[in-house]
Amino acid sequence: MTGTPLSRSEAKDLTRRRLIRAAFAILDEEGEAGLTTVKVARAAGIAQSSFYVHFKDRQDLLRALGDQAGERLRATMREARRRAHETPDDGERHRDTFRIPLEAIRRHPELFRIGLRARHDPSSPLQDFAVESSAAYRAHLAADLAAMGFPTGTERDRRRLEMIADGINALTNAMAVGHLEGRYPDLEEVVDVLVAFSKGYLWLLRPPRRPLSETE
Amino acid sequence: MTGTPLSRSEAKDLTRRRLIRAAFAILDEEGEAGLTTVKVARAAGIAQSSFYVHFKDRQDLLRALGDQAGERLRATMREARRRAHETPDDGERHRDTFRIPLEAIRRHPELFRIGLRARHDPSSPLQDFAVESSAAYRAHLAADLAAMGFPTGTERDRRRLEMIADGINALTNAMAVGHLEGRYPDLEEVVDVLVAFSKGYLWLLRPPRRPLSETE
DNA sequence: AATTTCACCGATAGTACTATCGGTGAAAAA
DNA sequence: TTTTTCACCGATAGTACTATCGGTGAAATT
Repeated sequence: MTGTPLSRSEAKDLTRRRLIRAAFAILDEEGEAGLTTVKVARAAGIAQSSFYVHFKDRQDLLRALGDQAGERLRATMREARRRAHETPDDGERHRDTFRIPLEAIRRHPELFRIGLRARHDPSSPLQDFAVESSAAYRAHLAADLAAMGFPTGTERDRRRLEMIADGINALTNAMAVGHLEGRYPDLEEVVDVLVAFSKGYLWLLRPPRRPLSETE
Repeated sequence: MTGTPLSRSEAKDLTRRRLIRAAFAILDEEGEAGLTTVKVARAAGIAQSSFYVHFKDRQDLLRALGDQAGERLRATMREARRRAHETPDDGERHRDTFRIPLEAIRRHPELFRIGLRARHDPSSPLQDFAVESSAAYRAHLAADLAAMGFPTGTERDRRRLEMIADGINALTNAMAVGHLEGRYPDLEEVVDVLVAFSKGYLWLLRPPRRPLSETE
């Protein structure tokens, strides 16, 4: 029943991980307002004052949460790139573009919800992290689109690309929220809709009607 | 310099409106966590204890804020319907579908930001209001799409319609955020992108290729 | 075996906020 | 004019949380 006897540092590390896990759960269920040292410590099974053995203060915990969330996010993006590279370049790869982020969100819904919330909350110490993450994701998508042949010559071109990337991100998030709330149970239906929307911006890619002969 | 001498009830009403205005500003700038009776009262120029002359408790203030936000939202939707009805049914009407909500958001950015934030915050007393509002808007868009000829026969058809409506809403919100953050200064460029995305789902509308002669 | 380290504990000082209470003066009612 | 009403005030009790402190025992070190 009782496992291996743990060394002191192992036990401390375990407690720290329990605290972080508890903090994520509370943040997800009750929001920023519910995240107190009292609740986190109790959920992790230690005294409130012992919280300070592991974190300098409340802010320090938030920083650790941001770090961990960032690490998972980066791992997810690496994984997505890897899988996209493996998929054959037919219709299925295009669907994968949407399916992979959705599956990543489903794997860590609490991280997704926390990020979504922090993104627009000026009182959240995680806001900077969320804003940077979404900007990074936007840039990542915009680069992919540029690689597909979207024009990036003018400032206006680049802005439009960023808007499209922003839109794809927003669409994906909205569908993910609907899926997590149970409104869209079937992920393949979700991917169908995202593919439908994508036909719109892909239309911008089609060969220019004017073969660059006019004066301007 | 000093205006008309106010009657007692007029003065009280003015103070109440000052409190609500201050509450919206604080909510927008500092988030839910910053909204305390101390700050609201000070911003409105009265003593903290006098807050309770106007509101039963903190919760009561939030309720009042939700009521007022709901009223403005409904007014905006009525206005949008009216204007859409007036616009000639050419390409411009289609652009108006996107332009009108964007302009409404620009008119009350603080309400928009507060709603966006509350939508995913379980600790926010405004969450219910935000969730209901977005569901109402989704239904409103879905009805418009059905009127345009999208199929609604099967459960799956209706779910797809809701997903598209959800997507349009998410796109509009994301573009509005970018505009308010200064990334997309030109609203016409924003409308261009929304129109591009819309070509995608409108493609689903096109006449069925099979004229219903086959066995199935 | 003797000593040191340290993760955890209970107690508590300090801080910020909510909500109530009795008092006050000017507006409103009599 | 006299009386009543009430929006606002300062003071304060009560609550919830943050962060610190000295103490304890078992693990780790010597």
